[in-house]
Amino acid sequence: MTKQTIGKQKLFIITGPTAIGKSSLSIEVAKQIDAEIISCDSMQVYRGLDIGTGKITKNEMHGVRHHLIDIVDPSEEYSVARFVEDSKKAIEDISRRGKKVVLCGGTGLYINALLNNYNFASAQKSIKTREVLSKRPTEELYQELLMVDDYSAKKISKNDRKRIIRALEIFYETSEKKSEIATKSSECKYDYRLIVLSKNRELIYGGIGKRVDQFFEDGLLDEVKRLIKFCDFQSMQAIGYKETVQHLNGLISFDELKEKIKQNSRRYAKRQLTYFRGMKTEKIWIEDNFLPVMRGIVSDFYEK
RNA sequence: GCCUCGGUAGCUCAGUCGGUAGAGCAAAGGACUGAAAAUCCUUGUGUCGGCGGUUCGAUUCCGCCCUGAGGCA
Repeated sequence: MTKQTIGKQKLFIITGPTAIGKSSLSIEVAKQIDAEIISCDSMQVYRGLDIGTGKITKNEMHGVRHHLIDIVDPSEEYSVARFVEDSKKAIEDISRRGKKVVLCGGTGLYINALLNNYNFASAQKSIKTREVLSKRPTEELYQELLMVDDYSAKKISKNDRKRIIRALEIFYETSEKKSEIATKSSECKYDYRLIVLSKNRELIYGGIGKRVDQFFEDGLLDEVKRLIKFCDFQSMQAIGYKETVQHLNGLISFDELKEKIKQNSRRYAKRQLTYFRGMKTEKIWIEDNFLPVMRGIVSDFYEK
Protein backbone atom coordinates (compact mmCIF):
# COMPACT_ATOMS: atom_id res chain seq x y z
CA MET A 1 0.00 0.00 0.00
CA THR A 2 1.41 3.37 -0.95
CA LYS A 3 1.39 6.34 1.38
CA GLN A 4 -1.20 8.18 -0.71
CA THR A 5 -3.74 5.41 -0.47
CA ILE A 6 -3.47 4.77 3.26
CA GLY A 7 -6.77 5.33 4.95
CA LYS A 8 -8.53 6.22 1.75
CA GLN A 9 -11.93 4.80 0.97
CA LYS A 10 -11.72 2.09 -1.68
CA LEU A 11 -13.98 2.21 -4.72
CA PHE A 12 -14.27 -0.37 -7.44
CA ILE A 13 -15.80 1.26 -10.49
CA ILE A 14 -17.16 -0.39 -13.62
CA THR A 15 -18.08 1.63 -16.69
CA GLY A 16 -18.29 1.16 -20.46
CA PRO A 17 -20.63 1.88 -23.35
CA THR A 18 -24.33 1.08 -23.28
CA ALA A 19 -25.42 -2.56 -23.62
CA ILE A 20 -21.99 -4.03 -22.98
CA GLY A 21 -23.11 -5.93 -19.87
CA LYS A 22 -21.95 -3.78 -16.98
CA SER A 23 -24.82 -4.59 -14.62
CA SER A 24 -24.50 -8.36 -14.53
CA LEU A 25 -20.75 -8.10 -14.06
CA SER A 26 -21.18 -5.67 -11.21
CA ILE A 27 -23.37 -8.23 -9.45
CA GLU A 28 -20.67 -10.87 -9.79
CA VAL A 29 -18.05 -8.55 -8.38
CA ALA A 30 -20.31 -7.39 -5.55
CA LYS A 31 -20.94 -10.98 -4.51
CA GLN A 32 -17.23 -11.74 -4.61
CA ILE A 33 -16.36 -9.05 -2.07
CA ASP A 34 -19.65 -8.52 -0.23
CA ALA A 35 -20.29 -5.09 -1.68
CA GLU A 36 -23.24 -2.85 -2.41
CA ILE A 37 -23.64 -1.16 -5.75
CA ILE A 38 -24.02 2.54 -6.51
CA SER A 39 -25.45 3.25 -9.93
CA CYS A 40 -23.74 6.00 -11.97
CA ASP A 41 -26.45 6.48 -14.50
CA SER A 42 -28.23 9.72 -15.25
CA MET A 43 -31.45 8.05 -16.36
CA GLN A 44 -31.86 5.10 -14.03
CA VAL A 45 -32.42 7.57 -11.21
CA TYR A 46 -35.95 8.09 -12.57
CA ARG A 47 -38.79 6.01 -11.25
CA GLY A 48 -40.79 4.32 -13.97
CA LEU A 49 -38.12 4.49 -16.66
CA ASP A 50 -37.25 0.81 -16.41
CA ILE A 51 -37.21 -1.08 -19.67
CA GLY A 52 -35.72 1.59 -21.91
CA THR A 53 -32.92 2.45 -19.49
CA GLY A 54 -31.96 -1.19 -19.11
CA LYS A 55 -32.53 -0.89 -15.40
CA ILE A 56 -31.63 -3.96 -13.39
CA THR A 57 -34.63 -5.87 -12.01
CA LYS A 58 -35.12 -7.03 -8.46
CA ASN A 59 -34.47 -10.61 -9.58
CA GLU A 60 -31.28 -9.74 -11.38
CA MET A 61 -29.92 -8.03 -8.27
CA HIS A 62 -29.47 -11.42 -6.54
CA GLY A 63 -29.97 -9.73 -3.22
CA VAL A 64 -27.20 -7.19 -3.75
CA ARG A 65 -28.31 -3.82 -2.49
CA HIS A 66 -28.40 -0.98 -5.04
CA HIS A 67 -28.24 2.76 -4.55
CA LEU A 68 -29.24 5.77 -6.66
CA ILE A 69 -31.79 3.87 -8.70
CA ASP A 70 -35.42 5.06 -8.63
CA ILE A 71 -34.70 8.05 -6.46
CA VAL A 72 -36.60 10.81 -8.30
CA ASP A 73 -39.85 11.22 -10.18
CA PRO A 74 -39.78 11.73 -13.94
CA SER A 75 -40.96 15.29 -13.46
CA GLU A 76 -37.95 16.16 -11.32
CA GLU A 77 -34.56 17.32 -12.48
CA TYR A 78 -31.43 15.49 -11.59
CA SER A 79 -27.88 16.68 -12.14
CA VAL A 80 -24.18 15.92 -11.73
CA ALA A 81 -24.10 18.07 -8.63
CA ARG A 82 -26.79 15.99 -7.01
CA PHE A 83 -25.07 12.83 -8.06
CA VAL A 84 -21.84 13.85 -6.38
CA GLU A 85 -23.70 14.67 -3.21
CA ASP A 86 -25.86 11.53 -3.28
CA SER A 87 -23.05 9.17 -4.14
CA LYS A 88 -20.83 10.53 -1.37
CA LYS A 89 -23.61 9.92 1.12
CA ALA A 90 -24.19 6.43 -0.23
CA ILE A 91 -20.48 5.64 0.03
CA GLU A 92 -20.45 6.70 3.67
CA ASP A 93 -23.60 4.82 4.41
CA ILE A 94 -22.32 1.61 2.86
CA SER A 95 -18.95 1.67 4.57
CA ARG A 96 -20.50 2.50 7.91
CA ARG A 97 -22.27 -0.82 7.60
CA GLY A 98 -18.96 -2.53 6.91
CA LYS A 99 -19.59 -3.27 3.26
CA LYS A 100 -17.46 -2.56 0.23
CA VAL A 101 -18.45 -0.16 -2.55
CA VAL A 102 -18.86 -0.96 -6.23
CA LEU A 103 -19.90 1.81 -8.61
CA CYS A 104 -21.38 0.86 -11.94
CA GLY A 105 -22.79 2.92 -14.77
CA GLY A 106 -22.23 4.61 -18.09
CA THR A 107 -22.48 8.29 -17.26
CA GLY A 108 -18.83 9.26 -17.53
CA LEU A 109 -19.32 12.80 -16.28
CA TYR A 110 -20.79 11.54 -13.02
CA ILE A 111 -17.87 9.23 -12.35
CA ASN A 112 -15.43 11.93 -13.31
CA ALA A 113 -17.08 14.49 -11.06
CA LEU A 114 -17.01 12.17 -8.08
CA LEU A 115 -13.40 11.07 -8.51
CA ASN A 116 -12.07 14.54 -9.20
CA ASN A 117 -14.18 16.06 -6.50
CA TYR A 118 -15.75 18.68 -8.72
CA ASN A 119 -17.02 21.52 -6.62
CA PHE A 120 -20.41 22.81 -7.65
CA ALA A 121 -21.42 24.32 -4.34
CA SER A 122 -20.66 27.95 -5.09
CA ALA A 123 -22.17 28.03 -8.55
CA GLN A 124 -25.79 27.21 -7.86
CA LYS A 125 -28.17 26.72 -10.69
CA SER A 126 -30.65 29.56 -10.98
CA ILE A 127 -33.89 29.02 -12.79
CA LYS A 128 -34.60 32.74 -12.99
CA THR A 129 -31.26 33.60 -14.55
CA ARG A 130 -31.63 30.77 -17.01
CA GLU A 131 -35.06 31.88 -17.97
CA VAL A 132 -33.95 35.42 -18.65
CA LEU A 133 -30.93 34.30 -20.64
CA SER A 134 -32.94 31.77 -22.62
CA LYS A 135 -34.96 34.51 -24.23
CA ARG A 136 -31.94 36.01 -25.94
CA PRO A 137 -30.25 34.94 -29.17
CA THR A 138 -27.21 32.68 -28.88
CA GLU A 139 -24.95 35.05 -30.80
CA GLU A 140 -25.64 37.85 -28.34
CA LEU A 141 -25.09 35.61 -25.32
CA TYR A 142 -21.79 34.50 -26.72
CA GLN A 143 -20.63 38.08 -27.21
CA GLU A 144 -21.55 38.78 -23.64
CA LEU A 145 -19.64 35.79 -22.35
CA LEU A 146 -16.64 36.95 -24.32
CA MET A 147 -16.71 40.22 -22.36
CA VAL A 148 -17.26 38.63 -18.99
CA ASP A 149 -15.16 35.46 -19.14
CA ASP A 150 -13.25 35.27 -22.37
CA TYR A 151 -11.18 32.29 -21.27
CA SER A 152 -14.28 30.12 -20.94
CA ALA A 153 -15.88 31.66 -24.02
CA LYS A 154 -12.97 30.60 -26.16
CA LYS A 155 -13.28 27.04 -24.95
CA ILE A 156 -16.99 26.89 -25.75
CA SER A 157 -18.36 26.80 -29.28
CA LYS A 158 -20.36 29.89 -30.22
CA ASN A 159 -23.24 27.56 -31.06
CA ASP A 160 -23.22 25.64 -27.81
CA ARG A 161 -26.12 27.49 -26.28
CA LYS A 162 -26.41 25.29 -23.23
CA ARG A 163 -22.82 25.84 -22.13
CA ILE A 164 -22.87 29.53 -22.93
CA ILE A 165 -25.91 29.99 -20.74
CA ARG A 166 -24.40 28.00 -17.91
CA ALA A 167 -21.16 29.98 -18.02
CA LEU A 168 -23.10 33.25 -17.87
CA GLU A 169 -25.26 31.90 -15.11
CA ILE A 170 -22.18 31.12 -13.04
CA PHE A 171 -20.90 34.63 -13.55
CA TYR A 172 -24.15 36.38 -12.66
CA GLU A 173 -24.84 34.17 -9.67
CA THR A 174 -21.37 34.20 -8.13
CA SER A 175 -19.46 37.04 -9.81
CA GLU A 176 -16.83 34.43 -10.48
CA LYS A 177 -15.77 33.00 -13.77
CA LYS A 178 -16.52 29.47 -14.76
CA SER A 179 -12.86 29.01 -15.59
CA GLU A 180 -11.94 29.94 -12.00
CA ILE A 181 -14.50 27.75 -10.33
CA ALA A 182 -13.54 24.77 -12.42
CA THR A 183 -9.98 24.85 -11.14
CA LYS A 184 -11.06 24.79 -7.52
CA SER A 185 -11.70 21.05 -7.47
CA SER A 186 -9.59 19.33 -4.87
CA GLU A 187 -7.64 16.12 -5.26
CA CYS A 188 -9.19 12.70 -5.26
CA LYS A 189 -9.89 11.33 -1.83
CA TYR A 190 -10.51 7.77 -2.94
CA ASP A 191 -8.35 4.79 -3.63
CA TYR A 192 -10.01 3.39 -6.70
CA ARG A 193 -9.84 1.06 -9.66
CA LEU A 194 -11.73 2.33 -12.70
CA ILE A 195 -12.56 -0.40 -15.17
CA VAL A 196 -13.65 0.55 -18.68
CA LEU A 197 -15.24 -2.35 -20.52
CA SER A 198 -15.03 -2.28 -24.29
CA LYS A 199 -15.19 -4.49 -27.37
CA ASN A 200 -14.72 -3.87 -31.04
CA ARG A 201 -17.26 -1.57 -32.58
CA GLU A 202 -19.17 -4.25 -34.49
CA LEU A 203 -19.79 -6.26 -31.35
CA ILE A 204 -20.93 -3.23 -29.38
CA TYR A 205 -23.33 -2.24 -32.14
CA GLY A 206 -24.60 -5.79 -32.47
CA GLY A 207 -25.33 -5.87 -28.77
CA ILE A 208 -27.24 -2.61 -29.03
CA GLY A 209 -29.41 -3.95 -31.84
CA LYS A 210 -30.35 -7.04 -29.85
CA ARG A 211 -31.02 -5.06 -26.74
CA VAL A 212 -33.35 -2.60 -28.46
CA ASP A 213 -35.37 -5.44 -29.98
CA GLN A 214 -35.62 -6.90 -26.49
CA PHE A 215 -36.92 -3.57 -25.13
CA PHE A 216 -39.98 -3.87 -27.33
CA GLU A 217 -40.58 -7.50 -26.41
CA ASP A 218 -40.43 -6.44 -22.79
CA GLY A 219 -43.09 -3.80 -23.36
CA LEU A 220 -41.36 -0.48 -23.93
CA LEU A 221 -44.38 0.84 -25.81
CA ASP A 222 -46.65 0.40 -22.80
CA GLU A 223 -44.07 1.85 -20.46
CA VAL A 224 -43.81 5.01 -22.53
CA LYS A 225 -47.60 5.27 -22.79
CA ARG A 226 -47.69 5.41 -19.02
CA LEU A 227 -45.03 8.12 -18.96
CA ILE A 228 -46.17 10.22 -21.87
CA LYS A 229 -47.51 12.95 -19.62
CA PHE A 230 -43.91 13.69 -18.68
CA CYS A 231 -42.82 14.14 -22.28
CA ASP A 232 -41.62 17.69 -21.73
CA PHE A 233 -39.31 16.80 -18.88
CA GLN A 234 -35.64 16.05 -18.90
CA SER A 235 -36.21 12.41 -17.99
CA MET A 236 -38.03 11.78 -21.24
CA GLN A 237 -35.09 12.96 -23.29
CA ALA A 238 -33.61 9.54 -22.66
CA ILE A 239 -32.86 7.45 -25.73
CA GLY A 240 -35.73 5.04 -26.35
CA TYR A 241 -38.23 7.40 -24.75
CA LYS A 242 -38.11 10.54 -26.85
CA GLU A 243 -38.31 8.47 -30.04
CA THR A 244 -41.19 6.36 -28.76
CA VAL A 245 -43.11 9.52 -27.92
CA GLN A 246 -42.72 10.55 -31.55
CA HIS A 247 -44.06 7.21 -32.68
CA LEU A 248 -47.03 7.40 -30.32
CA ASN A 249 -47.77 10.84 -31.74
CA GLY A 250 -47.82 9.35 -35.23
CA LEU A 251 -44.68 11.12 -36.45
CA ILE A 252 -42.70 7.97 -37.25
CA SER A 253 -43.58 4.36 -38.06
CA PHE A 254 -42.76 1.42 -35.84
CA ASP A 255 -39.88 0.34 -38.08
CA GLU A 256 -38.48 3.85 -38.12
CA LEU A 257 -38.81 3.96 -34.35
CA LYS A 258 -36.71 0.85 -33.82
CA GLU A 259 -34.07 2.00 -36.27
CA LYS A 260 -33.96 5.44 -34.70
CA ILE A 261 -33.43 4.09 -31.20
CA LYS A 262 -30.68 1.79 -32.43
CA GLN A 263 -29.00 4.61 -34.26
CA ASN A 264 -29.14 7.01 -31.33
CA SER A 265 -27.84 4.28 -29.04
CA ARG A 266 -24.91 3.65 -31.37
CA ARG A 267 -24.06 7.31 -31.40
CA TYR A 268 -24.37 7.42 -27.65
CA ALA A 269 -22.00 4.48 -27.26
CA LYS A 270 -19.54 6.26 -29.51
CA ARG A 271 -19.72 9.41 -27.41
CA GLN A 272 -19.28 7.42 -24.21
CA LEU A 273 -16.12 5.80 -25.56
CA THR A 274 -14.78 9.21 -26.57
CA TYR A 275 -15.48 10.49 -23.07
CA PHE A 276 -13.80 7.54 -21.35
CA ARG A 277 -10.74 7.88 -23.56
CA GLY A 278 -10.48 11.54 -22.70
CA MET A 279 -10.79 11.09 -18.94
CA LYS A 280 -7.53 12.02 -17.29
CA THR A 281 -8.30 9.69 -14.42
CA GLU A 282 -6.27 6.51 -14.27
CA LYS A 283 -8.23 3.62 -15.78
CA ILE A 284 -7.98 0.01 -16.84
CA TRP A 285 -9.43 -0.98 -20.22
CA ILE A 286 -10.69 -4.53 -20.59
CA GLU A 287 -11.67 -5.86 -24.01
CA ASP A 288 -11.82 -9.61 -23.38
CA ASN A 289 -12.76 -12.14 -20.71
CA PHE A 290 -14.43 -9.47 -18.66
CA LEU A 291 -15.28 -11.50 -15.59
CA PRO A 292 -12.02 -13.41 -14.99
CA VAL A 293 -9.87 -10.37 -15.65
CA MET A 294 -11.99 -8.27 -13.34
CA ARG A 295 -11.96 -10.88 -10.61
CA GLY A 296 -8.19 -10.80 -10.71
CA ILE A 297 -8.09 -7.05 -10.38
CA VAL A 298 -10.61 -7.16 -7.56
CA SER A 299 -8.72 -9.64 -5.41
CA ASP A 300 -5.48 -7.82 -6.04
CA PHE A 301 -7.07 -4.51 -5.09
CA TYR A 302 -8.59 -5.71 -1.82
CA GLU A 303 -5.83 -8.00 -0.60
CA LYS A 304 -3.25 -5.30 -0.20
C1' G B 1 -40.15 -5.85 -80.21
C1' C B 2 -40.62 -0.38 -80.21
C1' C B 3 -40.77 4.41 -77.46
C1' U B 4 -39.69 7.46 -73.10
C1' C B 5 -37.09 8.54 -68.64
C1' G B 6 -33.25 6.85 -65.40
C1' G B 7 -28.26 4.25 -63.72
C1' U B 8 -23.05 9.69 -60.22
C1' A B 9 -20.64 8.79 -52.43
C1' G B 10 -23.33 3.56 -47.94
C1' C B 11 -28.64 6.02 -49.18
C1' U B 12 -31.65 10.10 -51.77
C1' C B 13 -30.28 13.14 -55.47
C1' A B 14 -27.74 17.76 -57.85
C1' G B 15 -24.07 18.99 -61.55
C1' U B 16 -20.43 19.38 -65.44
C1' C B 17 -22.86 24.32 -72.72
C1' G B 18 -16.22 18.59 -72.96
C1' G B 19 -10.94 20.30 -68.61
C1' U B 20 -11.87 13.38 -63.88
C1' A B 21 -17.36 16.17 -59.39
C1' G B 22 -21.13 18.25 -54.54
C1' A B 23 -25.50 18.71 -51.18
C1' G B 24 -28.59 16.41 -47.48
C1' C B 25 -28.79 12.03 -44.68
C1' A B 26 -25.78 7.98 -42.91
C1' A B 27 -20.70 7.21 -41.06
C1' A B 28 -16.00 8.39 -38.64
C1' G B 29 -13.09 11.51 -35.25
C1' G B 30 -13.29 15.14 -31.35
C1' A B 31 -14.97 18.55 -27.16
C1' C B 32 -17.34 18.27 -22.50
C1' U B 33 -17.41 20.92 -14.50
C1' G B 34 -25.23 21.95 -11.81
C1' A B 35 -29.65 19.19 -18.76
C1' A B 36 -24.33 14.57 -20.01
C1' A B 37 -28.97 8.90 -22.71
C1' A B 38 -27.99 16.23 -22.94
C1' U B 39 -25.31 19.86 -25.89
C1' C B 40 -21.76 21.14 -29.51
C1' C B 41 -17.42 21.00 -33.27
C1' U B 42 -14.66 18.79 -37.49
C1' U B 43 -14.06 15.44 -41.78
C1' G B 44 -13.95 12.42 -46.07
C1' U B 45 -16.19 9.07 -48.62
C1' G B 46 -16.38 8.10 -56.07
C1' U B 47 -13.62 2.94 -62.00
C1' C B 48 -19.74 9.42 -62.55
C1' G B 49 -23.37 1.28 -65.29
C1' G B 50 -19.87 -1.47 -69.23
C1' C B 51 -17.20 -1.47 -73.97
C1' G B 52 -15.91 1.26 -78.10
C1' G B 53 -15.89 6.05 -81.23
C1' U B 54 -14.98 11.43 -81.94
C1' U B 55 -11.46 14.75 -79.35
C1' C B 56 -5.22 17.28 -77.06
C1' G B 57 -8.80 15.75 -73.28
C1' A B 58 -15.23 12.21 -72.34
C1' U B 59 -18.66 11.33 -66.32
C1' U B 60 -20.52 15.06 -70.07
C1' C B 61 -21.22 14.29 -77.28
C1' C B 62 -22.11 9.62 -80.60
C1' G B 63 -22.86 4.09 -81.14
C1' C B 64 -23.63 -0.63 -79.07
C1' C B 65 -24.46 -3.54 -74.75
C1' C B 66 -26.14 -4.45 -69.62
C1' U B 67 -29.79 -2.84 -66.03
C1' G B 68 -34.33 -0.32 -63.41
C1' A B 69 -39.18 2.17 -63.99
C1' G B 70 -43.18 3.53 -67.10
C1' G B 71 -45.77 3.58 -71.86
C1' C B 72 -47.14 1.43 -76.81
C1' A B 73 -48.08 -2.89 -79.65
